[in-house]
Amino acid sequence: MEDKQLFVKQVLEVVKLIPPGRVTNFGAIARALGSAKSSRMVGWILGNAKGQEQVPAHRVVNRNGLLTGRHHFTPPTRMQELLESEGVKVVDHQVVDFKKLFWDPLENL
DNA sequence: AGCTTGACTTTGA
DNA sequence: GTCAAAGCCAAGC
Repeated sequence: MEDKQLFVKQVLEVVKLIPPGRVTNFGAIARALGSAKSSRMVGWILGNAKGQEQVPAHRVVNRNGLLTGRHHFTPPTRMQELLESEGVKVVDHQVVDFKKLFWDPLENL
């Protein structure tokens, strides 16, 4: 129970640490926390924490660089707008040069 | 209490 | 290169 909360807190912390104009994927965050298997949880956490604090969830995409969580935004196009606003080019709900813009949490650690 | 769904990843064919 | 299946944890019904 407490561990779960801690995991959530760590995820949020990492997400907040993502520099502007950069993006990351769920697996990297989960792996950075030591739980690569909980990649799905990261998504759940964001949805759970979105209403709690300001978390740049738009900087978190799936491993394919696809804005899978766009539908969870309001409106769904908000995610792409935010990314483009930060200088991240998004085409067809997919981050351009995702490999370059990819930010690894482990780097910050 | 059990089954289904979900902002995913990885491995195998 | 793509497609299919397994693994993983939690929430919703």
